[in-house]
This record gives sequence, structure tokens and C-alpha cells, in this order.
Amino acid sequence: MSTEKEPSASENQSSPQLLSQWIEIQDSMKKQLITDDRFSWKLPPVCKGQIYEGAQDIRDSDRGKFLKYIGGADLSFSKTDPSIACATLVVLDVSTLEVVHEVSNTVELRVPYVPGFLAFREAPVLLELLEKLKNTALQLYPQVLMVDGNGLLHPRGFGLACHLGVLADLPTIGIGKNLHHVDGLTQHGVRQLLEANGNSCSDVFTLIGDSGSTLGAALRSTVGSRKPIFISVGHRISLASAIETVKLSCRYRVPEPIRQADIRSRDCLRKHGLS
DNA sequence: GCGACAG
DNA sequence: ATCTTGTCGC
Repeated sequence: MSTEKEPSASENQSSPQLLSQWIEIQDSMKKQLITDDRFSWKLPPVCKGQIYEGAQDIRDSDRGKFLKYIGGADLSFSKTDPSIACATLVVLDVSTLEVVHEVSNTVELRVPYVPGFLAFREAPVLLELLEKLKNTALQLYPQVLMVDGNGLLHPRGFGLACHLGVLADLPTIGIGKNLHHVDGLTQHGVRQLLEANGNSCSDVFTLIGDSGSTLGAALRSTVGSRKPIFISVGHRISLASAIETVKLSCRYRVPEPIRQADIRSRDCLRKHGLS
């Protein structure tokens, strides 16, 4: 017996051929990426970080001009069978941060998680949920979607949020709860910048890699939270607009659309006897 | 060689 | 992602 590896148990390596194929796809799709504001709505007025009063007072002629529906998407996995997951897409009314619609699917994922290639595992099921929503409640289709995972903040500048945004042709924002170390960025470096900036009110700053390119932003979304969240452009939205949109939707550290999708996808697992 | 590596 | 309850504090 030599060190021949067995294809059964601990075979989690993806072949180099597949990885280079995935890289080709990412590089190719990246040509379609739009990183500025390409939508018709405007951020809601009176953005005090939370509910904006006067939402009901918007003139009818102005309806549709403002952001109203924000989507959030997430997956939860079975602890017993890591290939079984429940994917959930929620739609929130930005004026109340209440969930107005939810669609879920239980799925079996055959593509493994490989850092830098999350989209190949999660994008297909999320795209299905968007289609499902389009066919069942088109009037609630989100004007912008928040994805748990990064956008431009990615080794090749094309994370899950970009990938899904391009596929769905929808404005998307990437939300990372942990920093993907890219272009010289490190957790400690970011934290030090955050604390050096003082525990003042200005709790957001741009992430610029060693290469000099802007990759996203770190945001202390709650007054007391030491750990920031990481915002990056997905598709058809600028970083500035993405930051404002995220600020509008934060009740807790994790933006409400993502948080609700997370909670409800976990509930979905339990409800189906998985978990 | 060692460490890092979104979810 | 998941393994994990209570607990200290505003």
C-alpha cells in the first residue's frame, strides 16, 4: 500500500482542471459586471438608519421611485448531512424592516465549498429561488438583493454576490461576516484601523488592498459591536449606495435581510426534520 | 515550509 | 456552514 488516496471518505479536493475551469468562468462573467448605480429607485428619504417616518406620506406620483423591497438570501446546512441544505429568500419592506415574503427550498448540494468559489455551490439554488419568486409574487420582487458572501471583495474580484447579480441581472450587495483575506487585507489590520479610528460615530471605512483598488468597506453596524461586517459591491450598485442601503437595514450587527434569511432557513431545516 | 482561506 | 447554555450587561 502506498499513499494512494481513497475516493470515499476524506476526498474533498477539487481537481485542478475544475478549478481552472471555474476561474475561466469567473473571469468571463466578470466582463458583464457593473459596479455603479444602475437602477431606477432612490434611497428612501429621512434615512435615520432605521424606520423612516413619512413613508406613508410619499405622494402616489413618487411611488416606485424609492427603494421599498430589499431581498436577503442565505442557506443553512444539516449538521448530520453537510450536503443537505435549506435555502431561503426573504423580501423586506425597507420602511419597517418586516418580512413581507419568503420562499424556501430544501436542496442537496453536490458541489463542495471551496474558498473563492462559493458561487458554484450556492448561486444555482439562489437563482432558483429568485425565479420562484418571480413566478409567484412578481410584485414583491426585490429591487436590490443582499447576499451572504462577498462581491468584489474576492481573490479575482468576482464573489458570490457578483456571480448571482450577473446571472439574475439584479442589483446585489455582498455581506461578509468574516473577512476573506484578499490583496493584503487582514482581520487584525482592519480591527486596528477600526479602533484607531476611535469608537466614535464614523464607523465605516473603505477597504483598499495593497494593489490600491477599492474592495469594499468595513462597517461597525451596531454601536457596541467590536466585529465589523464587510460590505462589497455585487452588481449594478456603487459602494456608496451599497453602504447606505446596508445602514438602512441594520437592526443588529447582521443586516436584517440576511439575518432573517438565516433564521428562516434554519427554521426550514427543523420543519423538515433535517437539522 | 507555514499560514490563510466568504459560506 | 456546524459543534453549543447560560450568562453578564444595558
